[in-house]
Amino acid sequence: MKNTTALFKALAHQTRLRILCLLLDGEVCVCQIMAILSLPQSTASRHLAILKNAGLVEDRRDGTWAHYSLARNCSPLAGQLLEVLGEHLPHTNIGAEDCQKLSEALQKKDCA
Amino acid sequence: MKNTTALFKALAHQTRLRILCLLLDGEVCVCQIMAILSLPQSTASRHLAILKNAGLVEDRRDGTWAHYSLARNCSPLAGQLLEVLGEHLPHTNIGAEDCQKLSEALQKKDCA
DNA sequence: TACAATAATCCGGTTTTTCGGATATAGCAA
DNA sequence: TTGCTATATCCGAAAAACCGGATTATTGTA
Repeated sequence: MKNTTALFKALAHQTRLRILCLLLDGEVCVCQIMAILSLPQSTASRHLAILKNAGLVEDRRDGTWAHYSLARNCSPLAGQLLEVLGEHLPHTNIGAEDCQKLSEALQKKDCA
Repeated sequence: MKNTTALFKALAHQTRLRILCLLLDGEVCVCQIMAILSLPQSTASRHLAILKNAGLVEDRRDGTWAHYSLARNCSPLAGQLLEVLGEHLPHTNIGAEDCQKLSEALQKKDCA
């Protein structure tokens, strides 16, 4: 039950839901998250750490860059919640807008 | 997205998850929730108000008593989350223990 | 009407969470 | 080595959430 509560705490913040929405289509680097959500670097990093600590996302290091993606081997509950969010977040106004921005940024290849 | 965040905030507290677990088998009155979770009256009432405000539960008045149950006409997202929680909460230690206490209390018919 | 019982709301104080600038760490390049 | 970049962590302050006793509101009953 404690783990369950921790999981929902991690999801109980708009910024973190927006980050998860960005990760639905694949891994994204921190610099893109900062740019799209207009977050200070420390804030972006902290929210990502909270999601990672909850077992919702994982990171991959590539030199000085850090790429985040949805956790592949997450708990069954986390997996179900991510699935539900995957159906829902892209249909919200902010979620769709963020994903659109990410799509544009990927075409420009600002940060590969 | 704001509604989504509010929904997860409502779920991000152990007491409220325990209350939802108790409601999985049907409506429960406030006095039983107080007794089983050992909560002061104001605390129980406040958590129930948060769940109701999030659209997760609804109340039925019967004289001076208030009976709470899972919301029948909740949003699609809330419905999915309740479904996931319905599979998960009863399998947790605390959840199972609480449900057991409720079952015993209902047999004694302390508070019909 | 007066009183008892149930539950919602109020109030203040405490705890938790969040924030962003500053600092620390690690990798890459000159 | 020196410097630059990307990211994580630290720190103090601000905001939000939580708590439970006290009060209020509503209903049922004598």
